[in-house]
Amino acid sequence: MVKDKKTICMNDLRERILKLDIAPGADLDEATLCGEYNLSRTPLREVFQRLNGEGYLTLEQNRGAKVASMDLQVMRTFFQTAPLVYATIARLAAENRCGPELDILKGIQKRFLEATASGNASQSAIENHLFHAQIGDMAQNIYLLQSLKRILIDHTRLSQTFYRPASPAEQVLVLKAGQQHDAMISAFEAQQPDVAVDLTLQHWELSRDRIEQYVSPDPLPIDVVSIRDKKHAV
Amino acid sequence: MVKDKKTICMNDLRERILKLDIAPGADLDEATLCGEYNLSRTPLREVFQRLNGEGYLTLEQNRGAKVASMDLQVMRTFFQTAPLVYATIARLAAENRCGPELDILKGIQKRFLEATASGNASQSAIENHLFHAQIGDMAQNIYLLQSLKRILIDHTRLSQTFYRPASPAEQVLVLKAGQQHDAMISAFEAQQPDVAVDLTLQHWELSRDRIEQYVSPDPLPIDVVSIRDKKHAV
DNA sequence: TAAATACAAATTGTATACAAAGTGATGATA
DNA sequence: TATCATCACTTTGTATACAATTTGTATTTA
Repeated sequence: MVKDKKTICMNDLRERILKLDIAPGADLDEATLCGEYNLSRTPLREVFQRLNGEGYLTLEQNRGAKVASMDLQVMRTFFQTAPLVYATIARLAAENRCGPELDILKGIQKRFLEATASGNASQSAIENHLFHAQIGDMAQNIYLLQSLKRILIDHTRLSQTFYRPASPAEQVLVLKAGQQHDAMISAFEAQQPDVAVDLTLQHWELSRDRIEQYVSPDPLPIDVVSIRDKKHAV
Repeated sequence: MVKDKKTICMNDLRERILKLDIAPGADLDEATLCGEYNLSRTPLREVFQRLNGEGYLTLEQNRGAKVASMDLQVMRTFFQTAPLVYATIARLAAENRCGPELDILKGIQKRFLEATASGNASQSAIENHLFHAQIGDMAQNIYLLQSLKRILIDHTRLSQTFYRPASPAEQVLVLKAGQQHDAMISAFEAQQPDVAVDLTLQHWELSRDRIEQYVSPDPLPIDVVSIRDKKHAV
């Protein structure tokens, strides 16, 4: 569909960052990427500037591009800020949505359900990202859109495990997320801001619980015997 | 102080845009600016990319850089969104501010008062911009900071007339704004989030009333006689 | 005359050569 | 041996030439 090398490069880098294919904090080598995308340095550096503006990368004088990091301070801020932004955007989307935008949202949701059904974890995360970015566009608010997009980057990176459920109980959560999407679409279509906000907050809780589980997982079983054995060795 | 040509160019363009020295929607000529700032096209285009990321400019394929426009839709969104963002940022700033940041804020406020006292209107607007941007930094929230910075661009452009008071009554408003800044600093210093939010909302109301007055000024006096005369002429 | 086309000029995008800054290894000196 | 200085090498930044695209104008054609 899109043939422009620069656009392809930008989209691909975004995806690789969102999928944690390139780790937070990793630095990007100009020469290597020039080769990979068959671009010269000038347009590649332009891509870096753009992705920096979007919050995917950070740039430092004479020190190349780094993938945006996700330290503890940032994570704390993330959990603190996300519900406010998501809820406000949802309210505005319900109030301001117009027909064509809603159809695009439905198309994304269709692909999202296909991805989850087929067990394609990283694609599910990407489609989920697109779903919420589309709600952002529907809100028609250029100011909050800035924050939303930045939040979505970290949210998608954090939720990589969400779509890789380890147990049947976790599989249920993914299904529920899909159902919540459908309910949100209905609320937008019927222009019910309060319902949209309510559903959005429920959706957030679901995601948050799962992410916290990932960030702070159940502790590993402590094998006292082998630890004692190690002490005796050497 | 700063010698880097690229940084100088970026700061200067920002200022020219904020001061409405370059009008919203105006397009920037690469060749001309290269001459003005003694830069070649590559670094200048890099500056464009950066300012695009910050919301000062918009870029279109094969069509150069334009100053971000301020149409009616955007203005509506601005008035709708600004209080939420300002209030939230103020709360966070009161909670998270640390010493050195507060000192910087005091320094900016000092320069702001000097600018208003000396009647330097555009410099007052710039210092006011820096004041609120500094509060944004104090809030320690990279997500909301994105929205705040974008809002501040439009707020500063809209408030250009604020610091050019036409009557003694309007002069009082400028003084009051300065006093509100001082009160806000105290609230941040004492880490009183609720007080900070309250003061911020009052500060917003003051500014909003003045801007609305500018956007929708008193109608011109209707000179019925001369209109009638024109009818009779020709 | 109005519309369409072709051509010229200006503007924007890309590749690449060169300059500057940072990085690391080697060896000299205390 | 530890520290510092120097030099080569790698990476990043800038200038500029060339390619592609858009825009305006003049000419042709119906």
